[in-house]
Amino acid sequence: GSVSDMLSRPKPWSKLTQKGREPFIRMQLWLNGELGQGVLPVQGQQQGPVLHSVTSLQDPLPQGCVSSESTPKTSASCSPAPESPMSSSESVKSLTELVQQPCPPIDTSKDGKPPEPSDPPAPDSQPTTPLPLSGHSALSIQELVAMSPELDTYGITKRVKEVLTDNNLGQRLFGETILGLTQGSVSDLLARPKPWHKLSLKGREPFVRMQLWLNDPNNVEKLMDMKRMEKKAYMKRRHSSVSDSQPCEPPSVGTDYSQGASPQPQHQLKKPRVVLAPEEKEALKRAYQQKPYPSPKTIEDLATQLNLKTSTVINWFHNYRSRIRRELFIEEIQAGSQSQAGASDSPSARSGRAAPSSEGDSCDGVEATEGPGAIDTEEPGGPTAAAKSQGGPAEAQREEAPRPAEKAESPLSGTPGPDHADEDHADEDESAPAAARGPRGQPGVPAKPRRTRGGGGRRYLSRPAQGGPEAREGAPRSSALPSTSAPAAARRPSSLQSLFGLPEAAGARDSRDNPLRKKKAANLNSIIHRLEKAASREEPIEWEF
DNA sequence: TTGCAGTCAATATC
DNA sequence: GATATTGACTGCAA
Repeated sequence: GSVSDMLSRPKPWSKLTQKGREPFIRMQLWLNGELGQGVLPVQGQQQGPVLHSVTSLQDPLPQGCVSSESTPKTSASCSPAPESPMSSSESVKSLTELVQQPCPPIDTSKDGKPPEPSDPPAPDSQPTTPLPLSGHSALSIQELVAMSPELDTYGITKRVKEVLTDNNLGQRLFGETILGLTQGSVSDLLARPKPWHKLSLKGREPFVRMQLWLNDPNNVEKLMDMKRMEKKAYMKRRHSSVSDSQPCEPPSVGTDYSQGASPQPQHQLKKPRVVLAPEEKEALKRAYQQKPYPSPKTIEDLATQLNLKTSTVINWFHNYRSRIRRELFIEEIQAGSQSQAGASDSPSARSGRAAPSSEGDSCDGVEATEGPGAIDTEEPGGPTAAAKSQGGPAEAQREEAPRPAEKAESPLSGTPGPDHADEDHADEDESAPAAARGPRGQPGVPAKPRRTRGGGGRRYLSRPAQGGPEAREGAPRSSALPSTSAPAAARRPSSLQSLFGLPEAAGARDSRDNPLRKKKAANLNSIIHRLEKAASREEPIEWEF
């Protein structure tokens, strides 16, 4: 009966008591394959097979915060280190606590017990994550990400770059060992970090990992070790050239698996990489300036004219849009940090707010933040908003700004008038930011270039949306908004602070220090509240803000 | 179906 | 050899 009830009407995580969370943790563990096959002891029972599996989490969970990050692929050891055994209920309980407050453990692992460079390399690593994180470790990192306060992505990457450079550590090594990403991704990430708000849960993961890594006093040392081991392994391989089918080398630090076995078969099937000629790129950029969101027909035409596959053209547009967007984030961040070093906003927050402006156009003048007003006026205001925000020329020019080549072509883009406004969804999508700006237009809450009202929590699949309706309706990811996203962070600022080694959570700082923000946040909250109320009553909404 | 986020991996560049 | 760029792919949400 309880199961049925729980499965059909699960409560949101935030509404659950510690005890109430247990079943969900068990389920998660079960899904992760962490629980044994045995019969689970019913609540209250003291012993049972599960206990062990659960117990084993006791350590990794907290420790994973740091250790799993810093030593993912290394150690050759394989077993999940059966940590201190304890009674089943105890273990479950402690696990719950750990999930709830990951901080203390972190501290432990930080100072006292350095995450054992050789802790469970999780040979059983998940297929989904490149990182050899065992189920629970992965769980913990996800938990951490979910609970993480707003991080200054720009600052983090800056520091990481410094550390790597200073210590002559490569991106590849860092990426593969610490982040579980390839060199290209790392490079991209370090060079063009997105503002926190713009990141999905998954996208935040690398930043949390970086932050944790930065907090680890032995970070460089470990990476150096790794480097040495890699070198050793390489030399070894070189010497023992022939046979040698990869013994248990120091857990193949990255390189191995990429060069490992399975050599040829795929080679023949490999598609040659398409490399667009400069003229082709130019043509595409010109097309982009006229129609950032070309219709299928336009794409088709372009493909024909340029003698490219339509998929290539489509991909190009996708990539170009998103990359341009990111460049703008960076520009804004840099501009912002230069213009006002001591501002109350964190760089990421700033950029987050600025981003939409770049996409949409003038929206920035609005401070995108007049959220309240935008929240409903935009929605219906489709036509005008669309025409305005699509702001073909403005957008194109702004976006192209960083690219001199395009700038020269702006004249071209100056004529998009006729079709850019009506074309396909171009208008929708570009207007969306304006609309979305309402709810997201919160301080530090960038609008997404689509109508994703309250899409904020959409990626938080593994857990019920936090904090009821607001979390979904309001500005989803902004921790600047006390009642919306980052609720956990808000609830446990101090612990998270220590966890992330932050003097103070950027988000918290924002909302605390900036009265304007507070005011706006409060305003928005009240609007959301009223909207919800009205919605539930189905009465006409007719107020002004 | 479309657009996006995130990523990989081939290739270019330093 | 390390890093940067970029076409393509996957998974997700609307």
